[in-house]
Amino acid sequence: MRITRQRQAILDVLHETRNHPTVDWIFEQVRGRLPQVSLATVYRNLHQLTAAGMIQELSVGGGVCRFDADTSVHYHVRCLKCGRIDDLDLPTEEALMEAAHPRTPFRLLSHHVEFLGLCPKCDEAGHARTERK
Amino acid sequence: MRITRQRQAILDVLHETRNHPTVDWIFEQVRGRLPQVSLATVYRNLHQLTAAGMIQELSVGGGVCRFDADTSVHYHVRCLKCGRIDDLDLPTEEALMEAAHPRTPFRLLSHHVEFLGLCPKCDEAGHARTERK
DNA sequence: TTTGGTGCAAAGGCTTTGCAGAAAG
DNA sequence: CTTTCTGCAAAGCCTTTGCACCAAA
Repeated sequence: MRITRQRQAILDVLHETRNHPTVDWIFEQVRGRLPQVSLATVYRNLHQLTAAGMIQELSVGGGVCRFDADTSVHYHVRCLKCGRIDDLDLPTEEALMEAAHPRTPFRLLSHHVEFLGLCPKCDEAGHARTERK
Repeated sequence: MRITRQRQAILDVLHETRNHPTVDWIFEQVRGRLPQVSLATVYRNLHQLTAAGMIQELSVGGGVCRFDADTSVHYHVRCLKCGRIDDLDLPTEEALMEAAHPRTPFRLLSHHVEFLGLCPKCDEAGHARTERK
C-alpha cells in the first residue's frame, strides 16, 4: 500500500484523538490539512486501512461508522446524548469469553463491551435544565 | 397507542423469532400476513414501540437497525459473515459495571456485550471451502 | 366523529462506485 | 513508466417525512 499524503493525514488524525471519530469528523480534520481532499478518499482509505489491520472499525451502536487507531481489544463508553465515544481502559475480561463459549453454537472469535451513559458535559446540561425549571 | 393490525403483526413477528431481525426482514414477514403494508409503517411502528418500551432497538454493530422483543438487558452473538444475531443467555455481569465506574468520568447507565464469531452454518461453509480447495 | 395510523412517493443522510487525470514507487 | 490513488459526480442503500385517505376507539 502506498503512503500518500491523504493516507498519512488520515492516520495522523486518528492517532491524535481518543474519541473514536465518525467519518465526517475525520474528513473535516483532514480537510484542515489537505483542503482539496475528497470524502470518497477518506472512506476508501478508512476501509483499506481497516482491511490492512492498521486501524479498526468500531462495532458499536449508534448508526454511523467510527474508527479507532488502537487495534487492540478494548472497551468503550458511548454517550447516549451526544454520541461521543471514549476508550475505557478496563482489563479485557477473558472470563466473559470462557463463560459464553458453552452457551452458543457459534464459534466465538472476539467480543466487545460497550457501556452506555452520559458524558460529563451532557450529564451536567441535563441536571441544569431539570434544576432550573 | 392504538392496536392496529399492522402494529400487532409487527409485534407477532418479533415475538416469534430470536434472531433480532433487521427492518427489512421484519417487513418481508409482515408483508406475508398483510400484503399491502408499507415499509414506512414498519419503520414508524418499530420506533414507536421502542419509545413505548415494548421492544428494544439493538445497540449492535453491523450497520442496519435491529430490533428485539425481549426488553431485558442481555447479551448477543453476531456472525461476522452472515450478520445473524442471536441471544446469548449469559448472566448479566454486574461486576463489569462496578469495574468500569471508577475508570470513566461518564455516568454509566447500562452496558451491552456483543460477541463476534461465526454461526454454525457460516463456520461449516468456511471449512468446506478451505478443505476442498 | 375524532384522532391517530396508513400507504405512497418523494426527500434525506451516509456510503460506495465509475471514470479520467494525478502521483507514488 | 506502471500501477495505484485521487477528486468529482453520480448512484445506491437505508431511513425519514409530507400528505391525503382510512380506521380504531
